[in-house]
Amino acid sequence: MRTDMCGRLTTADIGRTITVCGWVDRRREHGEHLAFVDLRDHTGVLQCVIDGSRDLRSEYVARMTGVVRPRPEGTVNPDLATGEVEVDVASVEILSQAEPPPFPMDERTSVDETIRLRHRYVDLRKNRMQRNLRTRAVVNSTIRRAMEEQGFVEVETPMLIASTPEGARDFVVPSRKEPGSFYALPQSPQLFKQLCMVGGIDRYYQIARCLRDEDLRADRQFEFMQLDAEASFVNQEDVFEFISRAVADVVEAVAGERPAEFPRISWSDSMERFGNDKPDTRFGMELVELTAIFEGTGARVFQADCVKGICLAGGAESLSRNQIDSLVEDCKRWGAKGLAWMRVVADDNATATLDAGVAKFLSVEESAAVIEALDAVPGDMVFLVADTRRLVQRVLGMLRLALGRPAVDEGGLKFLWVVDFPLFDALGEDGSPIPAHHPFTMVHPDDMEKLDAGGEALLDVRSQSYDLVLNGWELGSGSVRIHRSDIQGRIFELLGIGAEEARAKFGFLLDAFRFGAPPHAGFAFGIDRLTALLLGEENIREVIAFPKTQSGADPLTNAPGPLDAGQLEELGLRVIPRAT
RNA sequence: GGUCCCGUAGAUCAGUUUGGAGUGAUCGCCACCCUGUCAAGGUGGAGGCCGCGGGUUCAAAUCCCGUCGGGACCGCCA
Repeated sequence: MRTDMCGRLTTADIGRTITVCGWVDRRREHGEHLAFVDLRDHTGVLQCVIDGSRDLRSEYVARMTGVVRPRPEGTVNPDLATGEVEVDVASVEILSQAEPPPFPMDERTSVDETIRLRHRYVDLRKNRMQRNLRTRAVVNSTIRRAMEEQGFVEVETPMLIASTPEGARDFVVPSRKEPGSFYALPQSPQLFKQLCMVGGIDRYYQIARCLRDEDLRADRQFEFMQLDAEASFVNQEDVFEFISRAVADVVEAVAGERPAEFPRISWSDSMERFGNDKPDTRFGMELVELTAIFEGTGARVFQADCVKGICLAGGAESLSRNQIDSLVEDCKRWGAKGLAWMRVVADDNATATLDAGVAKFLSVEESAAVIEALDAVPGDMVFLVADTRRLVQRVLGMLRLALGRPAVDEGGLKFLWVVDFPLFDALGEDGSPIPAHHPFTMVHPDDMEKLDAGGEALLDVRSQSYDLVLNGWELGSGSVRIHRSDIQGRIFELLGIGAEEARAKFGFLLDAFRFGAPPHAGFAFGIDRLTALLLGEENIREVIAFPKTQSGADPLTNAPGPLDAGQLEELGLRVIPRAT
């Protein structure tokens, strides 16, 4: 049907008779004797010169045959890859007429996203989406190659599975053959990949669709794709090696440059220095420990378990009073009692000192120590929060991001392994700990004895779980799994999960482990997130062909929608009318 | 469950703070003119439940309440 792609024709093709197919991108008509039609396919646009009149309108699909010729002198378009040539069209075939597009096809106008999604098939024709989807395909194929070269075997796991009570909210599918029973869609292939290890697959991977019925965000959709991997007879270091390899291959394939080895940070360091477990290390402004300075202070606001601060370079001038007030409000919303802010100014002796309302409560020594600890100079603004350690970390961590975070496409790619996560998040109401990851996560080898301590001391127990972070986004996480039933039993006991309950919730996995489970460890990372960050997109919807809106709707297909009475009947379902 | 921002022509926006005659602009669309344009140019034209509902008022795109839709975030996402 065609001999060439529009965007590939160059002066080397001059004299050839070619046929191209595509959409009418733009036309410039000069009466009935001459018209320029830019024909577009995914490779680019090509100027076709039509001698005579044809009714070719925007987005008509056409096939054109003609001879490639150089453009007349002075009419070369240097902005166009094909700008040195044009096609002297001999015949035009209109393959499909088209209504005017629902939004401008140029790349300059930023169109409302609902309208883009409602007409996604048109939106996909644009450069941005073409680039994004093609890059995504490169990410997928690069991952497959990297995993297979490392001996991983792709195994597909089921989409219709049993609901397990832990974790995110399940999407659920009613059973027709057994009305009143339901399948769940997988939140991840977690349990199946562990079964693969018991099954001697040795090294499993899958580019897996995961589904979680939780609220959507810029980096979260109901359905998303993960590289899911698990390997037998490996430790944490082995996992880092094979995941780093896959990620580095992807970065090299997309960005052209292979990243350096990913640095590591412990979870507790990350919390102390950045205030969260997914630090954005593209910029500084680290949280600085000030607790010791205020030990025995007279300033009541700083009499707290923990005092930390951050310093915004140049903040004394760059922040207006309104902006500061709004930051204080933000911090209160994040749980702080308040936010102490002080401008750093030069005093009469040209020494840096603090100048603002709160500063007058500080002793000279305290002011000086704060300035030194924060490495502040005149013109800077310092922010201090005093409270419990957890809250100080959280509030200053969020303030740091609000004040300093670069745009998504600035600051390069800063990968980071976060290691030594705690095994437990907190203590529940009944005093039993709540697992931070899932209950099959292996205890850190150095912390085995601490399991016996009980109570608050359990919160210091580390696990062999780890996250991969890129520019402040959690790309993925993994862990070494428990493969010994004695340790697993101990963990269940600690979690307050009785033998019966464990049997009911995870029986099939525990059964499997009785038949010879190899030590194993694994990881999973989000392909949508990685692709978006590599493309400088701040929203994963831009790298998904047919995404859903924040409310979980699809403006294109109008999903979700009601079922008719017959379907409900067959499934044994009755819809409860919405309360009004 | 919560906080904040947005909703005016097919698209992108102005007008809303401080209510006042007929809601404008640009692009696109339609018709005509035009033989070297490339975001072509020219002339003319069509196109609006100002998201929806209620309230205040002599009078509402504008103020108030509610609601729907979109977005960002907190909670949530083992």
